[in-house]
Amino acid sequence: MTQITLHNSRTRRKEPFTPIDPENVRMYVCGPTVYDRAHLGNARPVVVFDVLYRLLRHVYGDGNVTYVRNFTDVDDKINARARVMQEAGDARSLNDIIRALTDETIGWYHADMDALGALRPDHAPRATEFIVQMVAMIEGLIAKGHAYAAEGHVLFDVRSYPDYGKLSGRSVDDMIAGARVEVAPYKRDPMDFVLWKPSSAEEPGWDGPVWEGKSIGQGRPGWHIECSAMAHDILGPAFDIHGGGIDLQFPHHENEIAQSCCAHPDAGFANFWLHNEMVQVEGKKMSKSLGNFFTVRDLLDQGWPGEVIRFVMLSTHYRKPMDWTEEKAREAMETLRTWAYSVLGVMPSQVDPEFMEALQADMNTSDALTVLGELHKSNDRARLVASAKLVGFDLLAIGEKSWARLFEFKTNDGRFLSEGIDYQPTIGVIGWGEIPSEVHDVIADLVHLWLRHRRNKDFEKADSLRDSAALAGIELRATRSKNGINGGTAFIKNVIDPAKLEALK
RNA sequence: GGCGAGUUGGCGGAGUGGUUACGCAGCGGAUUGCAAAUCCGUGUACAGGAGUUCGAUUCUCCUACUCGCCUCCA
Repeated sequence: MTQITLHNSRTRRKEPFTPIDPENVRMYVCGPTVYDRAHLGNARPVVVFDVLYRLLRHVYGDGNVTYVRNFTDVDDKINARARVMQEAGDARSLNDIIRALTDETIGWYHADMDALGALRPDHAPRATEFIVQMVAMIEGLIAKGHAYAAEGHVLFDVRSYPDYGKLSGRSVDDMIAGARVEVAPYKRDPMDFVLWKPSSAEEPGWDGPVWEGKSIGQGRPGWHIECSAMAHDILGPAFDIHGGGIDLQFPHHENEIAQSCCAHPDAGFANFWLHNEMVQVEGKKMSKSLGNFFTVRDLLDQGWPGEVIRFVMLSTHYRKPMDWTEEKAREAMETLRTWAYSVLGVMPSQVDPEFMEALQADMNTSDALTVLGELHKSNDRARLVASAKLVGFDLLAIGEKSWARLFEFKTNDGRFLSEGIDYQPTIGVIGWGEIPSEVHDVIADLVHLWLRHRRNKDFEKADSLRDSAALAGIELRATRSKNGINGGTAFIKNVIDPAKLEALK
């Protein structure tokens, strides 16, 4: 059996991956807070863990892997946005607005991630649908002496969990020493974090956990408890892989571990912790607070196909920071077009062993894509198709997409006699996507004119026409035949500006 | 201030204790009226210093710089 190796953040080492149960491999990935379109940074873990999901399914069988990714739909940012909508005249109740807002955002998220070729997880739980489980877990923590109530809040007592800080490699004392956080006065320890907080009548609220015989009151869960509760409910107290962005390592994942390990002390929670590095813009992390983000939808609307975005993502190893650049996107688009064109009608065979080797070595997708390039170069098309499919590139389907479909138009350029041979050169117009007949007719005329200049050896006119055509995005190529008569092809590199085309006539 | 990660050729980006991936760009050649396209060829890079070693870009330590987390964050 294929041996996958993964870098485990918990041990800071690459370790051979062995599932607890090979017939039920379980993975939990932290999903988005749904108040806005997903930006490119949000998309990275989706693509990274989609590759892992596909890899696990490939190795252990499609039906033997369970992938959970949550939606955080309880959050102050959501509340804030809902309030803004209300103030702007939305007549619905705040809770109705929140539900509609999160519903809509989840719809966008799915659409955008689908476009990136990410498979949907087996479970996509919403926090609001697991409040009962969260309350139960909090009550369990209270009963075990790991949590306490103060001023309507329930807090986790970090001093009650000696391993707190182990994942992120910090000690509670060090953190307090360097803390820049204002500490709420009701906390026993500055690092204690909220499990439950009170809600005003304006805020969404649920019945809180029971403390000293009665409900602590209307409130809402802290952020971290939802993942602990949902992972436990769906995957059980111990599972294989927990993933997310590196920025979640502390405090989010640290807090999850504390909660889950204290609630279920003998279970162990997640065996492998995987963290992807950040997407950067000009060397800085892309984030909402820095305002240097763009959404997946922005890129799609700009005309970058989802597959291209995915390719750019996978061309950098997941544990390294990645810059999005147009240059990378252009290269990726070119590569995918070339591959897709070369495998038209090719049936997939087996996944290439070298490709597999790259993938199973801590998901070295960059290396894996290089292997795909080698398969393409060596004309091993059936393996190229099969291998590419494993990381989510359906080359046969891509070949059907307008952006990757080669348009070809050919027409006869009349008859010519050369050294007594009757010859009929052709004029071709080729390009990516659909090209309307008005456009290719005009361009075919252009090629005809160009060829006439060349046949007349009027190279000055021919070259000048070639240069101005190039400026309009049309590359004129000559094809030579044995008897010396040139045919010609116009290759349309980009979208043609009709005004520029007109000027060439 | 604490903790963590990183620094590879013009750019992007893997990887390795000894034979220096790969892509793009560039350069040279074939070809071409000239180009384009294609094909062939071509790059002695691993932040700086010290150490370990027969040998280090790869291991250890130090320095510099970059980035991340410590506040919401994928």
